[in-house]
Amino acid sequence: MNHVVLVGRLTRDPELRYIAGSGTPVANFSIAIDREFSGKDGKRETDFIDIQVWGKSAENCANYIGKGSLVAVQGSIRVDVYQNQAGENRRAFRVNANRVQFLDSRNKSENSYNKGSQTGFEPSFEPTFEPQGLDPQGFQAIDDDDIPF
Amino acid sequence: MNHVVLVGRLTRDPELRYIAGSGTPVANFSIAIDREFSGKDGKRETDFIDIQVWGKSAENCANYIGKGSLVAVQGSIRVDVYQNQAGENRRAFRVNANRVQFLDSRNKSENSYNKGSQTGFEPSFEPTFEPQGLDPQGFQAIDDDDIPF
Amino acid sequence: MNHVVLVGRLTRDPELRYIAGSGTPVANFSIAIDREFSGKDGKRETDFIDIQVWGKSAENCANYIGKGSLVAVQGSIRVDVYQNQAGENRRAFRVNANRVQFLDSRNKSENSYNKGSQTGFEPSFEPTFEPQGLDPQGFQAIDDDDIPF
Amino acid sequence: MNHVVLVGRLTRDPELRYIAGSGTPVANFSIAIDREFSGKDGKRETDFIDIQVWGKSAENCANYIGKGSLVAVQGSIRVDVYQNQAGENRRAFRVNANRVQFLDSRNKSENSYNKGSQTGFEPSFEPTFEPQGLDPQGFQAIDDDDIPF
DNA sequence: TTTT
DNA sequence: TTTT
Repeated sequence: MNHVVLVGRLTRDPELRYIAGSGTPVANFSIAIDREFSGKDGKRETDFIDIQVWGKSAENCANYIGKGSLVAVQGSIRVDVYQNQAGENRRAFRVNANRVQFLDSRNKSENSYNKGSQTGFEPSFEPTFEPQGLDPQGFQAIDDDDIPF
Repeated sequence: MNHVVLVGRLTRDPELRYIAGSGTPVANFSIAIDREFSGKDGKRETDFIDIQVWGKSAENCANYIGKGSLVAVQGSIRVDVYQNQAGENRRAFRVNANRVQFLDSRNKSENSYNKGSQTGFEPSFEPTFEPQGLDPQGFQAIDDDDIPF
Repeated sequence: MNHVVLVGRLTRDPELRYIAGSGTPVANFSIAIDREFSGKDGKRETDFIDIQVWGKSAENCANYIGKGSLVAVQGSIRVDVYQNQAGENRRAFRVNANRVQFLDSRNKSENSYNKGSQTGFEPSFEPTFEPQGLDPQGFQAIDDDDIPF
Repeated sequence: MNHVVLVGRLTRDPELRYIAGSGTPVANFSIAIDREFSGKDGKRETDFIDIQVWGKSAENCANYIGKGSLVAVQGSIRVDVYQNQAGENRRAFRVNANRVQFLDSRNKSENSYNKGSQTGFEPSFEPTFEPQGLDPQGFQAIDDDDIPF
């Protein structure tokens, strides 16, 4: 039994890629969750938790949510062990999501509205969604290049 | 909302220490949770998750459970950021337990039976429970000395 | 271990009352949660779950959320046994909330905007909350005065 | 989002039946969960929660656990509305289990001491283990005949 | 109808 | 560093 439920906001747009052989979609993002009870000093404390989603749900995340979106995530904790370039053992701690529920009306295009644009001209689709990692044939370099999964 | 429920077995005896100023008890241990669905190859995969407990519950863990004990843990994910000696940012990923439920009849003394004894002489209580880190006055070196919390 | 996390919308405004002797605040409301996978026929299925909150959190619910608000609830299942007027054993099934997180920007006053409207004019939003089977008249409202806790 | 994790003991042996048309297995049982904090009077309080499992997991429950077994249940709350013979609206509150993890070494045969006995001698206890509802062909009358699901 |  |  390994069950997790989180409610928080994306700290960045989901990154979608496709597994080399199988073409399975995977999306990675992080969510910020403010702790209910903060430190003595009273300043807010926040946990930033990495999320990984698979399959159709990964594509939905890439299409419909972005930085700032509020989501509920249900999944399990995964701790993967790997070696970095220096040959040292490292652990990657992630929540493997079975389900990501969108709690925001604003969708990704709204979130990213005007982002990086000074032109005043906005296409009706989100340009940052250009298929940077969508080639199911090619292998796509992983953002956190220490981590081979 | 940051909620976790885990059921797994301790990979080692809990380590109990007391916070320097306050004397608050803290126990650390890890649990092993076999993934429900393993890899293609069919070999079992396991997540090893670090747990932290506070207060009376920490002392109960130190007293009543040990390596191999089956527990249910309810808590929340904590990701603490710190700098190691090299001044690099590192993250410590942990489950902060609100509750640890003991699901095993066998308690710590049974688990640790004969551990650390070559003498053939066994006292009727478990000697490894001598207060190795129990001094509320003194500061106790943290096991993972990279991590200042 | 008895843990529940729900995300859904209030079907009515919270009802706040105060326990006779102690003056402890208690709020009751229900939330609607659409099932992820519906029936064969494809029509949406919804679970209506009674929630009970205590203390300061009860007053916050009464003040800040209302019919239609989206909330995340963390708590535990409670099944209370009681006798109705006919002296028959009945069970009251409820989620006892430790925490209610407000996920909506709209607060109670906005939600209740039209509440008590006598104009006959009703805006077209929030129609899905019309009592389709939950008719407070016809349906048996066990919770409050039937139940002595 | 509708997530539940429970750890408790069966109050009776699972009842297995098969859905009329499809032959899908369903098992029903109840678990007892002691509340962590009891009433003022200090007497223990317990919630008895109905569980429903489907498919292969239902058969596993029927085969491997019984009254008294300790289990962890992961699932969701279901509230079904139906009419009893008197035509009154009633609600059936259940946890629909996605997973039932067996936490007891003792399995059903141990619980049911005499199951599989070839001796011809049968003591009078535990008779309910006879496969009353195991016929996948025939329709099995639902135990709680008020409830049509 | 209730479990250890 | 890993548990049954």
